[in-house]
Amino acid sequence: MAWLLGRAALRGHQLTYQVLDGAGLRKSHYAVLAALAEFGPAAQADIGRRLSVDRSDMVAVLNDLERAGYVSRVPDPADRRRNRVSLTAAGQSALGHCDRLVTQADAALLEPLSPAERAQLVSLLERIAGAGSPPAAAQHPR
Amino acid sequence: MAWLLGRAALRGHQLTYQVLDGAGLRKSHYAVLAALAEFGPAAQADIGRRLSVDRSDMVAVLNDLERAGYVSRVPDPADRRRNRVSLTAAGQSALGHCDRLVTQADAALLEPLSPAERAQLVSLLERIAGAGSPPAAAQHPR
DNA sequence: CATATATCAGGTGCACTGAAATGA
DNA sequence: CTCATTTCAGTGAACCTGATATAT
Repeated sequence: MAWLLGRAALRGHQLTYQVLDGAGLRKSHYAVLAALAEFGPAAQADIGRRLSVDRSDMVAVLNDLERAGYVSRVPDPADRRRNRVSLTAAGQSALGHCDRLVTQADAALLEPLSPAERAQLVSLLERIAGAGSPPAAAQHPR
Repeated sequence: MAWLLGRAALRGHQLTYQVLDGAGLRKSHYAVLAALAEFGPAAQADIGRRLSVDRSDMVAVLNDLERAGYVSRVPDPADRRRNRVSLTAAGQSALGHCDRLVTQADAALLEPLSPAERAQLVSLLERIAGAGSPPAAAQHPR
């Protein structure tokens, strides 16, 4: 069972990786952009908790996104330990582009399933995936 | 979608990894043992194709299993490029043990789902996972 | 004092690629 | 010569741990 689940996830990863590769991004980059768009600016520890992305990896992901001009990191004056991470205009634009790409990958992955079956699969996966759920923007791209 | 699938797979991986770690094995080791039990001795390229395990990784996995005494590698007299890989008695015993462990992990993963929902999930995953399906032994442990 | 944040350094399992040696 | 099998060397992304400096 876990083997089958892993195989399906690998296929989804490959499809997603391929489309995002053209934009120079990877899954974590996209997830962070989507989380910022949905929940607004946040400290990077909060984003990491929301997405179940490790604090250490968040640093590297935000370094990439900041270098690309997609996010800005500003020290929070109210709590100077925190970085307030915000989506830039370029980041919003990149997110819109990636949403379309990821939608294509998802469509290819779910192609064998009817719409009702896709919804059922999502529902079942959410129940076994535990607390860490994806941002809604990753499921309802604009 | 691919994100959610990856999260669920990660949870399954962690649960399976934990129980197999006590036996000194990992998922690929278990998959190879299960494939040998179900389909009988085979060349390692064939096992790799069956499980969608890379040819290079098969070498390392079989090195481990051979060192543990769970499989034997014998040059195939009919085609001396091939290694005929067979399950030893110790390998069968280890597989039986791991089957019980993996069954526990799967039960923990699928705990939120009813039996009918579990069957539905397997069916949906099989349809999107593509050609590479797991050996039946990994789903119907003895 | 204890706790939380951000960062850095590093390790490990996993999927994959390229090249070499051997044999069909 | 072409193709298949096995093996080795190495890369890259993902997940995770521990330690440190700084601030609450």
